[in-house]
Amino acid sequence: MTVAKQSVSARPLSKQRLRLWLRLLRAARGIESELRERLRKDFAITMPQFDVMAALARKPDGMNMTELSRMLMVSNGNVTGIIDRLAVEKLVQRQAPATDRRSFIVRLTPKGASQFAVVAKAHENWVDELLAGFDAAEADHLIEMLGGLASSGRGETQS
Amino acid sequence: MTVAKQSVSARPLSKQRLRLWLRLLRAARGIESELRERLRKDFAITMPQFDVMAALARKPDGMNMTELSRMLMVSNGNVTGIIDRLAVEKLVQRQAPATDRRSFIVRLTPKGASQFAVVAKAHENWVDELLAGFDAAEADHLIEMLGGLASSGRGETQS
DNA sequence: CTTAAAAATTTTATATATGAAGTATTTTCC
DNA sequence: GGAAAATACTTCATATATAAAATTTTTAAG
Repeated sequence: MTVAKQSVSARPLSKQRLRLWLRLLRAARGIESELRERLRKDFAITMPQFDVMAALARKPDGMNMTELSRMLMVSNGNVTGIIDRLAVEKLVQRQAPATDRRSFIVRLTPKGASQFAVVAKAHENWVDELLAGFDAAEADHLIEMLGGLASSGRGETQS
Repeated sequence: MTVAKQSVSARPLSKQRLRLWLRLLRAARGIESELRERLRKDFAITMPQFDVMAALARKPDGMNMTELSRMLMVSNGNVTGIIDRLAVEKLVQRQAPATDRRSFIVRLTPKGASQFAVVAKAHENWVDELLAGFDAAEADHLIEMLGGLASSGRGETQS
């Protein structure tokens, strides 16, 4: 019947963390939905498609489906559909590596690369606008605080 | 042709904000996917369904579909499907208010309310665990920093 | 009161998303 | 070298999601 260590305002720590989680989720969803809407209206592209192109833009030599799904933290089957649709638009292409007939190397087409460059620039400007409330110091601070959370399992250290 | 004000390390501010956005998104998605998996495994419920029940738990008198969709920041049609599935499980019920035959009042059933209480407790513990890296001061700090972002348009000030 | 506009939902088409099952190909191991 | 395990993908069933169209009911205007 001993009361666990909880001094002063210690009791509601779990409530406070819950509030933090709700804030984090709300912030991310708000920004995400704004970005998604702009991508759709201005470039007729979805955010998952943009995310895939962004991942591929970092790897000129391409990646296979598994690497893509791990980097984007989405399921294997999900990537199949997104790549399928990007391939129809000739923005990405699948290439068979002679060594392993199970996998594909996916990469941006020239059309995909040049189109991505344009969209990425607009995207960066939008983010800059939506996060205008943060100066360099605050951004650094937040980035560091959020750093520990990201990888809840295997972590892709990208840059 | 004058160069805009950008001293010292000012140039990459937009890049820094982009990094912040990627961190924020990655953190939110990581936690979200962990919570979603636990909700599914332990309680056979989806996160959108949990979110709807959480919203309804705050309003014993119920809400109509439009209020729900605004509070959850999701589309109108989306809520229809989630409520449909919760109704099949007898966790929520639609009630016709005599005054306006266009709308419904949705509320938790007794079964839904008691089940939600159990799930919500587990959910709070999970969040407490996943955000264990933040003490009270850091949580407060982060909550405040994120506060300005949330509402990118109309804002629901809930609590 | 009747038509037009507004409001609340649902329906539809399309795109994600997940987990699980299925298929094809490589690797491992004896 | 041949069966068993591991890999790499795709397919399937189900549940979100959104935007746009359609439906029903209320409200507003004249």
